[in-house]
Amino acid sequence: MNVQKKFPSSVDVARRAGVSQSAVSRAFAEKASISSKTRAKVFAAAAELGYRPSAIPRIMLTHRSHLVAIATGGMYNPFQSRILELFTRGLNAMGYQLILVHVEAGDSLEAAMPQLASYRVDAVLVARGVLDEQSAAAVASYRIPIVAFHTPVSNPFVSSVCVDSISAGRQMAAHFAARGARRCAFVGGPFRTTTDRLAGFRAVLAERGLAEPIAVPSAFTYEGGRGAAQRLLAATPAPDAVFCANDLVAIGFIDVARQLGLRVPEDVMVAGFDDIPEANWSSHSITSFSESGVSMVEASLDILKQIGEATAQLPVQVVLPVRLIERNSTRRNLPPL
Amino acid sequence: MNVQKKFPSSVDVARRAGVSQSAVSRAFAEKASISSKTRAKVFAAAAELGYRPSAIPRIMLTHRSHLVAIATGGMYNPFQSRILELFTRGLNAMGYQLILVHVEAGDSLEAAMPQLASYRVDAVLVARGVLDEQSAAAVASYRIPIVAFHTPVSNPFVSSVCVDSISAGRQMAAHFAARGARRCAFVGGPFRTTTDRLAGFRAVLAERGLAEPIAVPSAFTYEGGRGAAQRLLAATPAPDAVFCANDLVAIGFIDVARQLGLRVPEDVMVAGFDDIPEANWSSHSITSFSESGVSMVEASLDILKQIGEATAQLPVQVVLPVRLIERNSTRRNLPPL
DNA sequence: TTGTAGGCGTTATCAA
DNA sequence: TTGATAACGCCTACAA
Repeated sequence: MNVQKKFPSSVDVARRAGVSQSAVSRAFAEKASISSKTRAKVFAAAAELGYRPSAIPRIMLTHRSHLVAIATGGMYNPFQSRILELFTRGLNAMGYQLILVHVEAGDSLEAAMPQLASYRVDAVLVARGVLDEQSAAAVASYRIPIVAFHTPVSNPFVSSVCVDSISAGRQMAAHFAARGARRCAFVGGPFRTTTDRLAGFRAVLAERGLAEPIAVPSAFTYEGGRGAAQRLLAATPAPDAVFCANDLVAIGFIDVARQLGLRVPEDVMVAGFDDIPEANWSSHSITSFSESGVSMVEASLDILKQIGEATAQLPVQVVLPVRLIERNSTRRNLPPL
Repeated sequence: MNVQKKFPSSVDVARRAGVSQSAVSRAFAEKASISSKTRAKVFAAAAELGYRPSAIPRIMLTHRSHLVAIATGGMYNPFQSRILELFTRGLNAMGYQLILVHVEAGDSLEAAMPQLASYRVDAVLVARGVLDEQSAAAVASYRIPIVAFHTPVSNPFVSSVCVDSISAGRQMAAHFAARGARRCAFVGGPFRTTTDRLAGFRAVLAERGLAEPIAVPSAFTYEGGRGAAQRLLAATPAPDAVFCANDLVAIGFIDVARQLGLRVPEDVMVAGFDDIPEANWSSHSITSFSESGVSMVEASLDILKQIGEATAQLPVQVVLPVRLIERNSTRRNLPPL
C-alpha cells in the first residue's frame, strides 16, 4: 500500500521547480500575483512529486479549521440519518468538512468535547434532541459556538433550532377531534420536545370538551411503540386515537394493533411525527408532521454561516412551523358509533 | 456567543504559571517526567485561561492526524446508517475522529479527495458500495490507504471487505427451491455485488432444474421495489419467488403485491438482503441475510488498526460469510398447486 | 513578479 | 525534573 509517513511539502516542490517556497504557495493560492510561467513550473514539479497542499498549517495561522463537528446518535431512526445526510451535503457545499461523533446521551457530548476542541472545530452541531441546560453550560464553557438542533435550550452560548411543538400538539388534537375521537392517548418520552407537544395536545382536547389524554412513556423506537400498544390496547376502554412521539413508534403501535385484530383507522387512529419515508409506505400510511427536517437544517446552516462573520448576532433561537400531513392512519370521515 | 479568534496557547499558560512552555506540554502529556507540583501549577493556570491543547501542531510533527474519512451516501437505507453508526463508535473508541463526506456516485469520491488529502486523513473508508476500478485507481494515486466496504475492488492500493455474494445467491436459490418455487425472479441493480448474487442464484436454480430467473434492474429503494413488482406481477405467468437486492426493495415489492391482492408468501415469496430492522417488523417479516454489517465493520476496523503499524501487510481483501435468516415472507411448507 | 524571513502551537532533543 | 531550541508546512508582510 506504500504508506509513506511524510508527504512532499511545498519546500520539496520549490526545490524541484527551482523556485522559492513562497512561489509554490502562491501557485496554489486562488488570487495571488504570479506569472503563468512560474505557476506552470510549480504545477509540473508538484505533479511529479504528488504534492497536495496541507490545510493543517493554515489552521494554525488563521485560527479557523473549516471543520464542523456534528454530535448525533440514534441513527436507527431514519429521521436522524436524513438530517445527517442533509447536513453533510450542506456543509460540504459550504466548504466545511464534517466531523461526526456518536453521542449516546446528553452528557457524553461533554466526553467528546476535549477531542473536538483539540481539533479546533469552528462549531459543534448537536443533532440529537438531547441537551439539557446543565450539559449545555458545560459544553458552552469550551467557547466553541454550539447549535442545538431540535432542542429548545436557553443558554447564552447556545443557538438552537426547533419546531413549534406546542402548535404540533394543538393541531393533532384538533385533527383527532374533527374525526370523532373520544379517548385520546399520547405515547412519548420524557424530553421537552414531547412534553411541549403533550401540553398543546392536552390543551385543545380540553377546549373541545374531550377527556384528558392518557400519556404513556416510551422509547423512541419501533419496539417502544409495540410496548405502548400492548399496554394501551389492553385497557378498557382502549383509546381510539393515539399521537405517537415519532413515526417509528407509530409504526410499532400499528403493527401490534393489527396483530390484535384492530383496524387502523376504523378502530384506532394513529399518528406520528417527522414524516420519515417509512411513514408513507402503503403498508402503514401514517399521518405525520412534514418536512420540518429540511427547513431546520437550512436554518442551522444559516446560523453556521454567521459564525465567524463580524456582524454575527448570536446566539439565535429559531422556532419553525410544522404542517400536518394527513394519511390513511387517521383518514376517516365518520366518527364511529 | 463570545467567539474568540484565538484560543490561549501553551505559551500563555506557561507565562501565567511561571514555567516554561515545555513544562506545559509535559503537564498534558500522558507519560512525561514532571513533578506533581509543576503539573498542579500548570493545570491551575490552564483552568483559569480555559486552555485546551491543540492537536493541529502535532499533526505537522508526527504526520498522523488521527482523522479517518468515511465516504458514504444513500443514507435513506437503514443499512448504511447502521454501518455509519458502527464505524463512528468504533473509530471514536480507537481514538480516531471521523470525517464524513457525502458521495453521490463513485466518481465524486475523487472530487472530495483533495479536501481529504489536505486534512491529511490517515485513511479513507468507502462505505458506499460504489467504487469501480477506474476511480479506485484515481483515488489510490493520493497514496492514502483506502478501505472499500461492501465492494470487491482489485486494486493494489485498495483494501476491501465484502460478503460472499455468490454464496448468498446460491443459498437463496436453494431456499426457494426447497419451498416449491417454480418461477424465480431477481430484482437488483447493475453493480457487481448484485451480479455475483445473481450468478450464484442462477447457478443453483439450474442445478435444481428450475427455470432461468427473470432479472429486473431496480434502484436500491422502496420505490424501486414497487416499480419492479408492478412490472413483474403484471407478467403471465408471474414469478412465485423473488430475491430482491436489499430489504427496502423487498418491502416495496411486498407492498405492491398486497395492493394487487396477492398473499405473501402463499402466492409469492419475497426475500431481501441486509437484515435491516424494518425487515423484522411484523408487518413484513422478510427473509434476509443477517448481521453481515457488524462483522464487516469489525474487519474494516482491523484493517485500519494495521495502517501505520510497521508490520502491516496491506492491502487485504476480506470476504465474509453470510447467513440466511428465514422469516414469514418465505415461510411455507407446502408448494402451491 | 519574486525571494527572504518570521511566526502559528505544539513535540522532541539536548543540556543543565 | 526542567528549560532552551529546532523542527513541522504553510501564509504573509516586506524587500528586492
